[in-house]
Amino acid sequence: MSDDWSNRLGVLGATIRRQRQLAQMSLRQLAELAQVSNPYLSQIERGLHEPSVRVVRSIAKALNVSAEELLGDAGMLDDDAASEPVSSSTEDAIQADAALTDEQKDSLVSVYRAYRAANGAV
Amino acid sequence: MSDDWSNRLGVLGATIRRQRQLAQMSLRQLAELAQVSNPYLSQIERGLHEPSVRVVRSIAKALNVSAEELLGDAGMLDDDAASEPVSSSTEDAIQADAALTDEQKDSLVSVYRAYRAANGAV
DNA sequence: ACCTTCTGCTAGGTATGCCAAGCACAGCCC
DNA sequence: GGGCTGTGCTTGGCATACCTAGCAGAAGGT
Repeated sequence: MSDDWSNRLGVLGATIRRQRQLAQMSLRQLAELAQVSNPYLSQIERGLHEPSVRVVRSIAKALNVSAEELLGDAGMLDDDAASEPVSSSTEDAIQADAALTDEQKDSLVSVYRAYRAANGAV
Repeated sequence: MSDDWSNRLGVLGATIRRQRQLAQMSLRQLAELAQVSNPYLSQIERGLHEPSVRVVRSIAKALNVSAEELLGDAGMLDDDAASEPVSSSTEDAIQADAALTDEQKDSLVSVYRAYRAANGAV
């Protein structure tokens, strides 16, 4: 494949957007908190641009998560090289978790699947 | 504390240069390995520019260190921290999942915890 | 002497990160 | 109906990441 980087950009953006909505923030609210323009944040969330580490850091701070987590989330920190296709007991565990709402379960599962896809899903 | 970001840029560059010299590489050698132009690498090492995460990642790979380490050493990742170790069957399943990298496991777990936190007391 | 081959750095252009201003739609109140 | 106020997205421009081409000096070979 020509570019799996855009894939990671998509994951990063989706993660940010998910975290923002989880925090019940509007795009503009987060933008102001992170000291980033709202149009640019919009583009970042849609994976159209690659934010600088300074911006990622700022957004992470506004979301009360670590920049490490956001970047690691999108597979941008380490070059992943593990691939043992296994049936997912992880998804089962998520579904069975009483501490999560159904919405959150779906979200977690989709993130989980995005990770496996980003790993070069086989 | 006018601009401590440029300070971190300097640290990042110095770290890269030190690692390069430690690996007995010339600037051009590392540049080719990391697939960036040698003039730009020179400027990065002197802290004149902020490289994108893609470039940092590429350089880190060429130096056989993790991008996390490069950015972390420059203080570009951490700003807040500390999370209480909690265990659950969902977390156990994630940790045991061979389809995920360690970083992704951490990310998923932290998302999971964020969800639980967002749920307040469940 | 000259020529080659290293080292790192400078100069100028192209691509892209990032922002201010504004658009389009939805919901609510008068 | 018209006029708010909220949502996210588009447009055009300035700033900067990143490139190619080339410079200046040191070390070695002929």
